[in-house]
Amino acid sequence: MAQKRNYWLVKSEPESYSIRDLQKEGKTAWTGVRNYQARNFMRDEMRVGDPVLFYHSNTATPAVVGIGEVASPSYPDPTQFDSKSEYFDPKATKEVPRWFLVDIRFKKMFKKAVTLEELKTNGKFHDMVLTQKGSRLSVQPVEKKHFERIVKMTSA
DNA sequence: GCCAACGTTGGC
DNA sequence: GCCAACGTTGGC
Repeated sequence: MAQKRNYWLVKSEPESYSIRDLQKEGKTAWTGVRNYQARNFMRDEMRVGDPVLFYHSNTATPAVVGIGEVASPSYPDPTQFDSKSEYFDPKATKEVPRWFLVDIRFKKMFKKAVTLEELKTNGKFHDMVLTQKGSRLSVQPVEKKHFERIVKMTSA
């Protein structure tokens, strides 16, 4: 019995990694997540093929800018073992890794981004994790209805 | 650049 | 186990 497909949203600061970077690369390891809740979603709940909204944070107009998909099962984030990486974690070992990630594959860039402001203004998204005050979870689950509504808004 | 909200650390 | 202090996120 196939498990129910989950939908996700990942945040990235476009100055460090934008949807264009992902488009160019095609696929990337989602390194550097150092929040346990976010890690748990990647490690335990993401499945290959799950659709992912790509969100630009900490920028002039924060917005959902495109779509990707989960492209690998979870595995240990290699940057935690790299003492030269800014994501190095001295408490992590290869035997007992602390941080896990998945690969994310590029699917499409929206012609028109869906801004955070639009999502906050539109009452249909009031129960989305993203629109909650103080919400800073960088990997978060998204309801199917929200995912589909956002996609619809870009082609309207 | 400011700062509120949040998560983590560490002393006790 | 509590909680103050600290560091980070991310909207504005």
